[in-house]
Amino acid sequence: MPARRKSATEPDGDTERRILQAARNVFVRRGTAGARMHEIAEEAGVNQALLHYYFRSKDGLSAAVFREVAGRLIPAVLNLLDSDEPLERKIEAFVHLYIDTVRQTPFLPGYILAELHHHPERLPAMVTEVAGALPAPPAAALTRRLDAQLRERAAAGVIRPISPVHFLATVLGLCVFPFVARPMLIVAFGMDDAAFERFLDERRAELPGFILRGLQP
Amino acid sequence: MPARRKSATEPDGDTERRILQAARNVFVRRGTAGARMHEIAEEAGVNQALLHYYFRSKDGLSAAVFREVAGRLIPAVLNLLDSDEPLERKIEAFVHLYIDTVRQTPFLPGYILAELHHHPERLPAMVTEVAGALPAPPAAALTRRLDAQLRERAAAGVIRPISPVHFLATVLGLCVFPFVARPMLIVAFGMDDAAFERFLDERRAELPGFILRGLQP
DNA sequence: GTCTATATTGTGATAGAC
DNA sequence: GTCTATCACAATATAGAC
Repeated sequence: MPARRKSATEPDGDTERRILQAARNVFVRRGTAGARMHEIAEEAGVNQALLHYYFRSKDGLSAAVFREVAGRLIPAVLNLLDSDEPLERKIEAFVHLYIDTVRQTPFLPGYILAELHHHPERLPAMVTEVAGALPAPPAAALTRRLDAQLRERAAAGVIRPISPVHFLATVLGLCVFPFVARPMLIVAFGMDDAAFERFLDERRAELPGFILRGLQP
Repeated sequence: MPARRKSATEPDGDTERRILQAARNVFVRRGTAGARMHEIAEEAGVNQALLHYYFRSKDGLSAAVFREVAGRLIPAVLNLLDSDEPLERKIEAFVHLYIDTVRQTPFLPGYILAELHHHPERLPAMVTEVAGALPAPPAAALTRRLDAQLRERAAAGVIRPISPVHFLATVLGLCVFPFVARPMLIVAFGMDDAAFERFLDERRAELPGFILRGLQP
């Protein structure tokens, strides 16, 4: 067996990973500015100094968390949207996968959007990580296949002409809104967690058809 | 003429209002947790102590800003959605008014949604301010007319049956997304401000038709 | 690598002169 | 009402023992 150091409190734990995970939880629920290093250390079960040992500063930790979180979600979204799947099935697959994935961590989209508001410079690094180095407007290359697909379907008269940006704003907007507006919906419509889950199920079932009808000529 | 005190730097200014406005700007762009009392005072052209004189604490100021900001937008949204306007015109009017209003302060929706995430308890006060005291789930009363309208149109076979919550999530989601995702869209698609404005114009023109088609049976 | 202790700065808030 | 000066403490960050 390999000689491996063991933590006092957690025998086998990969400390760096535990810190990163705790940081993700705290950053996502408190927001980057509202998060406290103290709370992260506590949740990770380590001392606060260790956070600096591994990540140097709060800003470094925050960047690492954003990389980890956005590095999962953004590529998944882009790859699915730009796949070769036929448009109709692609829309349904996207809605289902997005809602099913995000409902497990419902505050993630809000965190990512807020983070991009305060640190827009962190996005390019994310996107190039998906597709390697790219010319200036990265999304043009990232939605190449989607673009061709939309043109083809429009030429065939099955849908109205629509650009990838608008398509993305429509599909993503419809999927994302329930999550970013979750507190509002819960309070305003008196939902509990179960009611919100049912609401998500209904959206999941209705959205693909709604989108397809909306795209019709 | 009434005897009125004058500030040293700004002859006629209503100080409290200047502070509130500066606070709104700073809170909206930095987020509540990231905002600094120092920066607000500077932007208002007054001393930091004055903020406490008028609003007691950062939390008090933050609550006042949220009341002021959400107190404009939320009632406008709800009243328009629940008006007696025929459904088709209502949808178009809503999309146009929402985009035209919010484009002047594009970060407002993000601020409101983030604020509701961290202080959901502040919403009920907002809603009751619109419609007076209400029984437990406020939105039920606030969308009474919309509800009736959707049922009537569904019974007539013009649209599919849809609940007010889903209707709101659809319409509002489509309108709101360009604003909350603005940084992402700008960076990912290499837009400048003018391109984003054109994008909004296109959305404004396309969304009403898209929604109506999507609602069809 | 992990801890305790401490330095250093940031930040909300108050006291008191004018 | 508005300012200057200052307090008190919270929060990030570092030093150094183990």
